[in-house]
Amino acid sequence: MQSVEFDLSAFLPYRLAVLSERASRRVSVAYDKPLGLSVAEWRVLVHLNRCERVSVREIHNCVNLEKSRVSRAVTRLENAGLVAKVPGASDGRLVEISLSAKGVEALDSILPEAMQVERALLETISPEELAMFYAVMEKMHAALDEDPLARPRSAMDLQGIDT
Amino acid sequence: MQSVEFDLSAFLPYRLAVLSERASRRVSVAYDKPLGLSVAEWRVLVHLNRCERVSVREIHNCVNLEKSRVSRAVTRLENAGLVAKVPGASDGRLVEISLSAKGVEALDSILPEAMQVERALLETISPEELAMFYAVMEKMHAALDEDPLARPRSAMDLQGIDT
DNA sequence: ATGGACTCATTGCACTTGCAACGAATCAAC
DNA sequence: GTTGATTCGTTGCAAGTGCAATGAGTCCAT
Repeated sequence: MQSVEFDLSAFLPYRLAVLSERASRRVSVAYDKPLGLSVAEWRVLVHLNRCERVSVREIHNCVNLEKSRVSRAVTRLENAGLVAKVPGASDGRLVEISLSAKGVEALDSILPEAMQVERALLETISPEELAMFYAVMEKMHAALDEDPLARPRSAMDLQGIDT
Repeated sequence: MQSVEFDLSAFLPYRLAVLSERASRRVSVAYDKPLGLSVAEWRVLVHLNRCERVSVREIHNCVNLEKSRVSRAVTRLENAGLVAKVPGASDGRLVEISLSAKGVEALDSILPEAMQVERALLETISPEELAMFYAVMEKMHAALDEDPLARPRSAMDLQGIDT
């Protein structure tokens, strides 16, 4: 007697996890293999490429990483010389984090392959399909927004929906 | 001078990761809060619900978990009394893992909420949209299948595409 | 200016994870 | 039957992670 019919391989959250992990893993080849970077370090680097001089909290809010994870990622990046970290000028609690020259160089060596991976993923997908895909993703996020037991979305990810 | 224009929040692998993690986290409330289970343990339990008497390798192939992760998850589940583990009858290397009565009971207490979370995610999404969504996901998987640097897909996840 | 509430970043701790290495069991070839 | 290659599950180890607690800095009301 089977209690409840339930197929993991058809379970939406599981499907998302499988695809996401596979895609992330493939991207990580671009930054882990050559530079030994982790996902957290990769996200921090990329964010710094857009916003010079940010705090830990700021990064935490923008790239979906626990603040302690950001803190340690920044420390590792600093030790690797890819990032500079100075006490905040106006506010002594903040830390101003910025890319070093070496960090910019590292990013430049990484980004092409990362973008290439994304291009490969999207190769057979039409713009309409992709728009639809993102629309559905957004609906799922919206459903989670309604759920008090779900984690709130971070600031940056909400920014996408400015319609 | 900005080296390369790159927006993390628009980067497909990142987007997938954010949604996936949020969804998974919400589901985990259903099994972590009441029973203290991890994602690995959850997946093992669910798989056992379908296939009685499986080996570690079998689970590893079906639910996208490193075999050491499966091994440890099974150990923990055994200690919790949710799972029975006996040496393989025909092949001495294998381990036959099966749900205990307590394990079935635990699953029954968990599954309704998990399914409810999925239902909530899909509430505003039409069947056509969902079919399209899964089709796009499948295209992304197919792209990764072509990439020698990507991890191969596990057996069970390929099974879905039997059209 | 002083005290208390708040915010920021870091750290201690227990736990999980991935990978490689390992030992045991099986299989195939001779 | 014995040897060598293979498969299976587990484990050692180094590293990463989440969460709560900490300590330092800031802001505001008094």
